[in-house]
Amino acid sequence: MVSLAERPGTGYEIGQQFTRSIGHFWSATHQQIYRTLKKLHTEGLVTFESVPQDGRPDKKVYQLSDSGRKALREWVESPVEPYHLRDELSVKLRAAEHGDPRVIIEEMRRHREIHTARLRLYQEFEKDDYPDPSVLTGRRLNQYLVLRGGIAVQTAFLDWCDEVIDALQARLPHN
Amino acid sequence: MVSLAERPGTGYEIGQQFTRSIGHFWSATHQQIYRTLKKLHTEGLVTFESVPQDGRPDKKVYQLSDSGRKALREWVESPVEPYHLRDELSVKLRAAEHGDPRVIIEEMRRHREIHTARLRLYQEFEKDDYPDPSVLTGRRLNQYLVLRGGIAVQTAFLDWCDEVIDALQARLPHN
DNA sequence: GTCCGCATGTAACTTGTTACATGATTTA
DNA sequence: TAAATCATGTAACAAGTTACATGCGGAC
Repeated sequence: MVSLAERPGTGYEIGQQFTRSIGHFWSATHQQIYRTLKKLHTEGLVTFESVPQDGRPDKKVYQLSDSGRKALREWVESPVEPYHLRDELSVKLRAAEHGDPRVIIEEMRRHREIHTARLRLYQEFEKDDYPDPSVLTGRRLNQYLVLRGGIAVQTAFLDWCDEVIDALQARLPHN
Repeated sequence: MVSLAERPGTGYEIGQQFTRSIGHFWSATHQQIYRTLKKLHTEGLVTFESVPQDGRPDKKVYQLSDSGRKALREWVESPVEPYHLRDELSVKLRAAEHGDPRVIIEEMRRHREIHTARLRLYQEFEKDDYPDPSVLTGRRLNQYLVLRGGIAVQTAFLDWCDEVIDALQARLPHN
């Protein structure tokens, strides 16, 4: 599963991270996080300290153990399954002959808008957080490169939406 | 789930389709297919005829029922969750500081090669099967557009791999 | 007085993967 | 004689989603 107990934190804080930056490339619900943390704990890869709080239930501040750090390094250096696209929109497009073309075009437009918004967001991150990429090293460089990947994919998707909309539109009868 | 019982066929034949064309955008194992077919059957969306064969077990030739065709049209016209990237390689890159940079670069190169090969394959499909896209309509057009999406994403991924390899390489010490 | 943020969890369900099992025919 | 192709399935597991549950403090 996941391993962003790189810096100590609570399950909730990890969830925050997912909804922010890294969540654009890998998401998880809080239930998944808590389950995973529990599992990692039984495997001895993380330790935690219960921090009592006024009123609220205890916080569990998790931290990587030595064996956890070792496991993380091994995971990072191990090969990954090459990325495999799994896009429902493509499947629908393929089956589009069974539906109203105008509805499909409308749906493609909707996706186009969503990907445009995401792309804009990523480009703002890029401009604000990494004004000069040539000086980046280490963690910051890696974060930047991941963001660049997001920009590349969103751009490709957006261009594809345009191509599809144009092609379908051109085949509409009265127009 | 899936709905490519568009034309009648056996579970096995559907599996073949997945390993060929559409499998590049949505894959399923044969177990999943059989389970789904069984479910669709209990829901009355498909019917089948058992065709006895010499030696081999019976073939089950599935076909969409009227309500299945209706459900398919509804599915095609219903909105989809916008595509969400889920790429483990990006997560690893983000955590790359915990591993040997040369191992990471090697892994990126491996992915680069895989995506290059896929892109070449798709481009061959494009050249051989759709020499003149401007005349396409209906099902063939949709198939072509899906293929174009695959090309777009593979190209983007490939370019990203190059960018990452270059950036990481430039930061290696002795070199 | 109701919603939002912090903080954690259980339970049930759906989806997807892996392993195992059968058994004939054709190809190398 | 070993493998690949055709053709179907059961069982167990892993991963991911959705619903439900608790409970305080602060903002509106």
